[in-house]
Amino acid sequence: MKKYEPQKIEPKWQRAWEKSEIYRAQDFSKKPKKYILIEFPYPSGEGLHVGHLRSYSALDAVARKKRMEGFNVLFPIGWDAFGLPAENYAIKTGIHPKEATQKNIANFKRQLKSLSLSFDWNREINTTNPKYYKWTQWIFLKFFEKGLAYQAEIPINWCPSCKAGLANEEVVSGKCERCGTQVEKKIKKQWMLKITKYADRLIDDLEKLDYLEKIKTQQINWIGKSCGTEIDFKTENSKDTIKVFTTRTDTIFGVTAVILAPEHSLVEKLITDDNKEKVMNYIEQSKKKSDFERTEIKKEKTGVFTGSYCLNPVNNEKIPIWVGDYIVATYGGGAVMLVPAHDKRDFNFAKKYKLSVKEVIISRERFSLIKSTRTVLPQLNESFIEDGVLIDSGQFSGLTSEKARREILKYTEKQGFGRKAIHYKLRDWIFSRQHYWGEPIPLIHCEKCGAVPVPEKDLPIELPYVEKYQPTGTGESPLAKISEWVNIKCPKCKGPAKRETDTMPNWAGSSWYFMRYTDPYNDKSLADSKKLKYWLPVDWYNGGMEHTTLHLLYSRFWYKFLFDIGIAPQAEPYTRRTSHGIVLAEDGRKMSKSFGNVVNPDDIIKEYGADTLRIYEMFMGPFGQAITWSTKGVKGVYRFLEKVWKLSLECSENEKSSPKIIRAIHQLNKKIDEDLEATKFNTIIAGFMKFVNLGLEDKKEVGKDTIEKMLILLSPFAPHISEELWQKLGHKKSIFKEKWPKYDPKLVKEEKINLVIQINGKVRDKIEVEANISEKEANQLTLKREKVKKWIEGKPIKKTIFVKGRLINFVV
RNA sequence: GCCGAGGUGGUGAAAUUGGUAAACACGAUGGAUUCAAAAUCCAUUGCUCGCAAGAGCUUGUGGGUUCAACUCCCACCCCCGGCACCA
Repeated sequence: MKKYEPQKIEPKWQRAWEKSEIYRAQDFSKKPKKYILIEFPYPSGEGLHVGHLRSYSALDAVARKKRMEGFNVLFPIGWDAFGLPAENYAIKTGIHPKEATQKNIANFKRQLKSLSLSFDWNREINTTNPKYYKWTQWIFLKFFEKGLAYQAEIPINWCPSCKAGLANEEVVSGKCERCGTQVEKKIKKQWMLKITKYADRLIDDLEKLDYLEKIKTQQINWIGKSCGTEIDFKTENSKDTIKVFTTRTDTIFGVTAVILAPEHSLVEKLITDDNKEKVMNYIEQSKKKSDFERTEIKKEKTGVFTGSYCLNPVNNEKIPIWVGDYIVATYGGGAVMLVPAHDKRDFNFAKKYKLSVKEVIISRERFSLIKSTRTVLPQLNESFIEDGVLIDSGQFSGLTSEKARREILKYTEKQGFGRKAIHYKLRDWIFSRQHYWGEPIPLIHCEKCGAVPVPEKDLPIELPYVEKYQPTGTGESPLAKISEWVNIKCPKCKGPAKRETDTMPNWAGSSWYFMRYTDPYNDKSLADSKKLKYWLPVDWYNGGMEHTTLHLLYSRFWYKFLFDIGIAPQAEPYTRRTSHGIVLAEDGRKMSKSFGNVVNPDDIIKEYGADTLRIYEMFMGPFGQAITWSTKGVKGVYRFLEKVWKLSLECSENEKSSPKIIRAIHQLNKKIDEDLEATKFNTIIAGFMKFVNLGLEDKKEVGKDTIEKMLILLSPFAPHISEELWQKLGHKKSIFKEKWPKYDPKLVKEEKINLVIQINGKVRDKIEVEANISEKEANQLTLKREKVKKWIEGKPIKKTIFVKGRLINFVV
């Protein structure tokens, strides 16, 4: 018998499968469709990472199984190839990003093919192909047409190292997500996408979706919806009113100051002459600070009195107006009311600046105590932030916080100084980048007509080939230097005009790529509407947690917009979203070139074969969890495949399988069906190992029929070895043309079981019995046993608990 | 601080959702094979006591519910991920 040599059999089958096109998805097939999607990779110079393969191997097994179950499966792949790394690489080496990208794609493709991932390569897409980004630009024009793409002069997050503006989502703890450099503020005219218009729907529609719970909550928190009240505080000496946003209307009688952000439009007017120098100084100081410094939580809150007062509309109390740089200008109008007694920060602020503390909410317990004993409240030494009962709040005293919030809102509405207000943490998406390697934004600036969209017939606006793609650092894109490209006639008035030179962020192309897979060669529309309707939504999308508030949120937003303009067939793109944990290096750190701890899949394939790598990726641990790579673990999987090889060939002559083996294979069949849906890939592999070990215990019991069934079950996970053994067993057709077996629920059940005998809940004995033994029989059988007698020892049995097929427990 | 997910052998982990804790794998120890090594095969492997039969203990800690708790309830501790002066 020949040894298992994956290096010999794998390339052979890869060629054969490529020719037979068994992975092709059929448009409009009568079979039910399944759209299975993995996040398409960025083709980096480092090549495929074992981390990529965790998601790919698992979802490939899903796709293969679904095909065998009779589904018309779409499992596509493409390249998310625009972005900074290619550009940085180009700057370093002088190789044009286009060439570098092409080279990287070729390498990725070779690597993916060496793993036999069952992608439909006929639908391969590339975001940097003008035929593709024509439609990315087209979608942008639609956003513009509907008023959802607009230009704004705003302070943006500027990464001085990447020399680019970043979206809020790309800033992590004040640093650039990509390079870790401290982000600065820069005022620039930027293109924005109005994602905030979709904030509510992005939250509400999550309810209907099968996303991992943590993904949903992360998105909800990111959007950060908060419902409250906006209340007008009239200033004492002018007609101006300050609009304050609060979620705690119930504390309004406890307001002892109003604090404005330094950027608030009324600040300058409110400063009185004697305070001018102090306040202006303060504002100067805070302007110098970065956003991150200003919002650092540990920092002590500072502020300064403007000298002016406003009036609390509920009781006309005179309230001092302060300026504090911890107030976020862009949220809730940049003004807050200070309620020291019921907010931790406010309490500390009041103490520091000797502002009064007015208690207006107390706990229910204290409320009833005070009512009965009429004790005076002691001075507060910390804020009481919970809900409670209102005191000293005029007509609202005695109400609970919850009720008071409703009543006071009603009252303010009636009086005309308050209204319901909803605020979000989510900001509009900063959509321009001052870089070369991205989709040009298809707009033309005309002095007379303003921003004019490029006519649809002129799309795509191709990225011009330039020699110098270095970012300028002036905040202008390198494209700005190509005057023959920039200077153009206005499409509207034919006067002189200039092209927009900013490009789109790398998140643009990936925001709709899964739609293009349904019709990748269409040049009339982004995809044929019938094809979109047939294939979408994606049935199962797996990807990394790191994209939850980036790509996943962005693409849901784009899809909703495309749905609203009648292109996407429904309001949500992905029915189900799961997520895999990252693969850490053997030393427990992140795999990184600089640590020198990166595992290259090519090396693993060379030594153990693709099947081993694929199975190891699934076996290494729970799918959703971060996991450390272990080369020893890879060896263990290789041993398992050797056992599969041995068992299959040694048993291929046996006529019949024993009932024990038949039961085991049906149990395995069931386990795969159930665990695959639950993304428990690790226990599926363990199930296979258990089965093979059982078979090897007594090879005579394992018949050819069972071996064949095992190979079919194994084929989605380890395609090469399964196909090779299948053919060795005498089959001419591919194993992937076989139907997925159905297990018999009757056969899954064990006939004999180990009945556990407990006395007072402790296991004292076990006995092998028929699985369907009755309580009476069990009672008789077990009480006879020596061990049981010993433990009972004449004590009266108070109670007997019998769990059918499991245990009997005597309470004495 | 808030939100989320966790804490089980030497290691990665499993546990039919309240019913034999530690499946499967790695590693380790001993043995077989070999001139030798690798590979392979067999045995042992949660901890403690014991020559053994056996007994006791064990799922972060402390309580509780139950005939029975890794699983349910309460309190606390510790790691990981996300958000974070958001009013």
